[in-house]
Amino acid sequence: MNRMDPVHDKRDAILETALVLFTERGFYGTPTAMISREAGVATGTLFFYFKTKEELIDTLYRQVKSEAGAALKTGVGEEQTVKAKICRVGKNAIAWATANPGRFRFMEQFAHSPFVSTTAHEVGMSHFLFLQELVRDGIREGIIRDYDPALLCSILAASLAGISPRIMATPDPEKRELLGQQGLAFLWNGLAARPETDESCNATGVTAKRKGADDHD
Amino acid sequence: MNRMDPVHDKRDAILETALVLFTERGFYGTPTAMISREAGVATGTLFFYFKTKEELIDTLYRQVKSEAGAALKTGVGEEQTVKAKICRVGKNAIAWATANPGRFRFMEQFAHSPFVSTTAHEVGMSHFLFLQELVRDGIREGIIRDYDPALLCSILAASLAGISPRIMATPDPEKRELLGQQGLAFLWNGLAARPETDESCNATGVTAKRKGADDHD
Amino acid sequence: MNRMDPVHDKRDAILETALVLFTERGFYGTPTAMISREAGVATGTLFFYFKTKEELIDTLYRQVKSEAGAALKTGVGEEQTVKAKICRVGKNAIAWATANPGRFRFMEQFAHSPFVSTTAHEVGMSHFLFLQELVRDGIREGIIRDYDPALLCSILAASLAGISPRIMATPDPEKRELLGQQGLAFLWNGLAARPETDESCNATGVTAKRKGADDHD
Amino acid sequence: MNRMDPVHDKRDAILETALVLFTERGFYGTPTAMISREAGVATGTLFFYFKTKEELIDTLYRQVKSEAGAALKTGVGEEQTVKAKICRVGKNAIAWATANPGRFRFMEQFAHSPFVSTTAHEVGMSHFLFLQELVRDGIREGIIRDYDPALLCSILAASLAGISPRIMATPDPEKRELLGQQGLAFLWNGLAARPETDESCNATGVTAKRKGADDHD
DNA sequence: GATGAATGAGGCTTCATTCAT
DNA sequence: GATGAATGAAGCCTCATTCAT
Repeated sequence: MNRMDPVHDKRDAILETALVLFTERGFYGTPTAMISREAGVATGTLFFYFKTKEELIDTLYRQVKSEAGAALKTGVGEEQTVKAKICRVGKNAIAWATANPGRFRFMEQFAHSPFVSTTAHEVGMSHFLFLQELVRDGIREGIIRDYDPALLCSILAASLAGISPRIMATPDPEKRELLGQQGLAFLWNGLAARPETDESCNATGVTAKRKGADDHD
Repeated sequence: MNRMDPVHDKRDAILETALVLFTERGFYGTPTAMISREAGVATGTLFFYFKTKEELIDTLYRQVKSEAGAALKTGVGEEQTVKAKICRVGKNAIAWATANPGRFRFMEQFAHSPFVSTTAHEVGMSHFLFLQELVRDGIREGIIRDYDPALLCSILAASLAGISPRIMATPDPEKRELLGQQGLAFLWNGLAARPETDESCNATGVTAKRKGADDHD
Repeated sequence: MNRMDPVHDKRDAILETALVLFTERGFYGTPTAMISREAGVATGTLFFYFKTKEELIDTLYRQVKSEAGAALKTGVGEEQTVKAKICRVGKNAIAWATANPGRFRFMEQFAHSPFVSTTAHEVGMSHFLFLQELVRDGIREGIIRDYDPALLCSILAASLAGISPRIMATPDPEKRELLGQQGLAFLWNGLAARPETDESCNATGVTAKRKGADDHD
Repeated sequence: MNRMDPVHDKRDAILETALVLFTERGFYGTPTAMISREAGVATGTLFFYFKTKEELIDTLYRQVKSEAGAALKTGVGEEQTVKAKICRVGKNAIAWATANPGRFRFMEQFAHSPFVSTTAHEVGMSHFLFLQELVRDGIREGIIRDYDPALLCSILAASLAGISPRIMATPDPEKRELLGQQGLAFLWNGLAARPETDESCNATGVTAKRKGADDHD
C-alpha cells in the first residue's frame, strides 16, 4: 500500500519484517533466516537486496531516521515564534513516537549501536540539526537561556525519549493528552529564560491541567 | 557479602573484564572465550563461577545498578530541603557517570536488554524508587509542579542520561562544571512550581553562569 | 563447424572470459555470475548456451586441447626424419605455450581435474597420440632407445610442461631462445640411441650454445 | 603408530584424512564437515586445531613437502660422485612416490595451488634447493652440460613427476624396476656432458635393459 | 578449584540454477 | 534469444558449554 512500486515487493517485506524483529529481539538475536522466513521470501533473497546483515540494518536505520526527521519538521514552518516552533517539534515528536512505536523503539535501540555504520549515524543525525538551529535562534532572541545549545538539544532529545514510553504505556487517551502536555511544559520551562508558572506549551494556549484528584499510581 | 571473600580473585577478574568487554562490544559480540582469555583464566573457570553467560551479565547488572543507586543517595540524608535533596541526587548522578564512564555506559546499554533477566531489572529499578518519593514530597510541599510523578522521574532519568555523555565528551574541567550546572538548572526549572529566572541548583548557591564570551563550542 | 557462426558472439564472450577466469581463479573460485558479468551478459544467458557449469568447462577443455594438438602437428609432415619431426613437435609445443600462456596454464591446471568429464579427457588425449607413433618409429629405426614408448612420451610431455614456465618467466628473448634450445637438447639426448655430445635439436642445426660468460642468471 | 604423541590423536587424524580427501576430491570438493566426519571428530575440533580450511591445507603441504624433501636426500651424502648422488636422488624420488602415492599426488596437485600460501610454497621449495646445488657441482666438474641449472632442475622435477605415475600404473614389480631404470637413464643422458650409449644410472651399474620381445602396448 | 580439548547446533553467506517476462 | 530476480541447498566457521584430568 504505502509502497507503490511493485518491483520492490520483497525488498520492502524484508525491511518491514526486519524492523519488527530487530526491535523485538535485537540484532544478534534475529537470525537472517528468521527474517526471510517471516517475510515470506527465500534466504537468498535477503542477500540479493542487502549484501550483508549489517547493510540491512543500516538501510533500515537511515530510512527510519529520515522518516522521523521529516515527521518532526511537519508544520514547523507555519509557526511564527521560536517558542511555537519548538513546541510544535515536541508535539510532533510525541505524536510520531506514539503513532509509530515500532519505529521509535528501533531508533532508540540502535541509536548508539555498533551494527549501524558511522556514516549512517552521521546522516541520521543530520536530519535533526534544524532543532539546534531553532534553539540558537531562541537564545539569540533572549527567550531561551543562554546555555550550551548542544547540551540543550541533548536534554530535549533524551527527555522526549523518556516521555514517549510513559505515554505509550498509558491506555486512556485523555490521560495520554495530559501527560504529553505536562512533558512539554517541563521541557519549555527548562529551556525558557522567563519560565511561566502556569502556562505551558500546548496548542490551545491553555494551561497544563493539574493532575486530577482521581489520579492514581 | 560472601562475595567479598578475597579468595574470589578469578571471579572478580572475570566480572571486571566482562564489564568492559560487554560495554565495548555488546553481549553477543563478546564470546565467553574472549572474557576468560582477557581475564587470564581458563574457559572452564568462567562456567564454574557463572552457570551461563546470561547469569554472568545478570550478576554484573545487579552489581552495577546497586552501586549506582548507592552513589545517587550519597549525602542526600544530610540535605534539609526537597530541592537540595533532588539537586544532590542530580549532582551525584553526573559525578558518578563521569567518574565511572564504563559502568555508566554498561547500565545504559543493558537497561532494556533481553539478556538481563526481568528480576534483575526489577531489583535494579528498586534502587531508584527513592527518587520518586522525593518528587512526591516536593509536590506535596508545593514546590514541584503537580504533574505525574512517574513521568517526572522518567524525564529526570532520561535527561541525566542525556547530560552525562555531553559532559564526558568535554575535556576541559571548567567547561564540564559549567555544563553540569546548566543541565541541573534546566531540570530544576522543568520541575519547579515557581521557577527562578536566574538561579539554579548548584552547591554554592551561585547562579548558573551564562556562556561567557570566552566560551564558544 | 556450426560454432563458427558469428551470431554466437555472446557464447564466445562467455567461453573466452571463462578461460581466463578459470585459469586465474580455479573452477570453484569462479562463480558463474562472475563469468557472465565479465562477459557482459546476463546470468541466465550462460545457462542458455551451457546446461551446467561443468558443460562449460568441458567445452572449453575440448576446444583448448584440440587447438594445442593442432599446434603441435604444424609442419611436422614436412620434416623428413623422425628426429626432425620430434624436434619440430618440441619447438611447436614451446612456441604455442609461450604464445598462449593462458591456454597453456588452463590445460595444465585441468589436465587431471575431476570437473572435466572422462570423455573430454580421452578426446583431449587423442590429439597427442601421434607423438607416441613418432616415438615408435624412432625406436624401429634404431635412433631412439628401445624403452617403453608410453614412458618416453610421458617424460616428454612432462618435461615440455616443465620447460615452458621457465621460459615464460624469462623476459629476455635471446635468453628465451637459448633456454628453448637447451631444453630440447636435453630431451633429444634423453631419447637418442646415439646421443651427441655437442649438437642439439634446433632449426639451424647449430649447436646449443653453452651459457656464455655474458649469461648469468 | 608413526605419531607417538598421544596428545595429538585427533589433530593427526584430521591431517591424515584431509590428505586423502583433498587429493581425491580437490580442495573445494572436500567440505570440512566431510573431513571431520571421516576423521571421527566433531566439526568444531577441526577448527580448534586449524583456524581455517586454508590453514589446514597449508599445514599439510608443508608437512608433505618436508617429508618428501627428506626422502630425496636419504643416503645422498654417502655417495661419492655427483652422478651417483643425482642418481640416488632420482631413485629416492621414484621410490618415495611409489611408496606414498597419496602424498605424491597431493604434492603434485597443490604444487601451484592458490589455496596454499605463498610462504608455504617457498618453504616447500627450499627443501629441494640442494638438487640445484648438485647440478651446479656437476656442471663445474664438467660432467653435466653447461645449461641453465634452474632449467635443468625444472626438467628433472617435471620428468620425475611424469615417470612416477607411469610406474605406479604398472602392477608387475619387474616391469616397474625396468621402467624406473629407463626413466633414470633418460634423465642422465639428458643431463650428461658425455652421454653413454649403453649404460645408465642404476645401483648395480648394469646397463638399462632393453624392452624384451614380449613387450606390449 | 582450575584447566583446555572437545563438542555440535546454528549462524551468515554463496552460488548454480530456474523461470516469468 | 536474453534478462535478472528469486530460490534454497550447502559450505565455512563460531561459540556456549561440558568433562576428564
